[in-house]
Amino acid sequence: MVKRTKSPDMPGFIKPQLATLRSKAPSGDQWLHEIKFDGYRVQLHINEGKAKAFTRNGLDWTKRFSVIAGAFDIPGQAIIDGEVVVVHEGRTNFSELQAELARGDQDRLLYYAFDLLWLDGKDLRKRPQIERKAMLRGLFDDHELEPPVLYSEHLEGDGDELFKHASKLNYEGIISKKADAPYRSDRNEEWLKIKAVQRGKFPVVGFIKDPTGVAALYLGKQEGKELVYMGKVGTGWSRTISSQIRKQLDTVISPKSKLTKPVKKPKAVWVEPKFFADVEYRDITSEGLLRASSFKGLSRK
DNA sequence: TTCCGACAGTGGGGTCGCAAT
DNA sequence: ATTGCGACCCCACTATCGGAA
Repeated sequence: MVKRTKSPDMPGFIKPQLATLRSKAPSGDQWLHEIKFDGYRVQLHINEGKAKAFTRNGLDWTKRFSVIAGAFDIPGQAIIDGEVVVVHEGRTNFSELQAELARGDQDRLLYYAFDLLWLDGKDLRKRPQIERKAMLRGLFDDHELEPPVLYSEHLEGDGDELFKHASKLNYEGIISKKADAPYRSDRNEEWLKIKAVQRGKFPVVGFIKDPTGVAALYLGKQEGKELVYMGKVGTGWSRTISSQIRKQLDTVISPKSKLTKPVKKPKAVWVEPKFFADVEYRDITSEGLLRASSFKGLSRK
């Protein structure tokens, strides 16, 4: 019998490091820049060819990601941090990922590995970022790992230029990481996310009341003669602004929805589309609604 | 004393499963 | 049969509170 020396102290789920949102990429040569992926954060634990997949909050989702886990059929131990994604039209697409999982398929899933926290009995978390990535790359090379698992490349150099380039390619943004920093299980300044946001003005077609004013605004969009539903926005204002919005909208209340194709919304108070909400958002879902929207201002036409 | 960061709470788009209507 | 709710995933943001400065 081959006696395998399993290191007894391989840790369980490690709380993932999170990035802080920044509007501008850092400059200087002490940063590495990676593409920002839009998918599910997944930590893989590999122990003698058996891999487990944990979600951001430490739930075991190995079954859902069995194809990814199965791709790490390698000896020894490793804890890898990365993201499960689906690539659609040249970029990672969250809606497509959800659709894939809803179908119970895994064919289109890819795993971008971007960090290595543990390797063969050794805790790498105190090692510099750049070393951990080098070791991760080494792991990929040594075992000739191939899609659906991929190594997330990084670039050094001017972050801002890279971000502009990424935006042009319609990417979600970039993550900039301090080259000499250790891995920390919290949100900190050593990982920065700079995201490409979209912005637009949408007619307000209704709202949901709450004690301070509005809980959310229903938004539409004029498409030719049609006023189509675009989803809601429910954040971005303070209590004072919330009550100001409410005062404005109370002046244009309408008995029924002005949307061309009405949507059933029991809590909605409908209004004439006289006001426009300036909104930042990240994406439009497959249902045609705004994703990750936030309110920036209200204007009258 | 003032300031700031972590955290809880609220809001969004999704999926799923289950219970109440 | 439909709807609502909670638990997950993704997210943006405000308000609060306690400790650091």
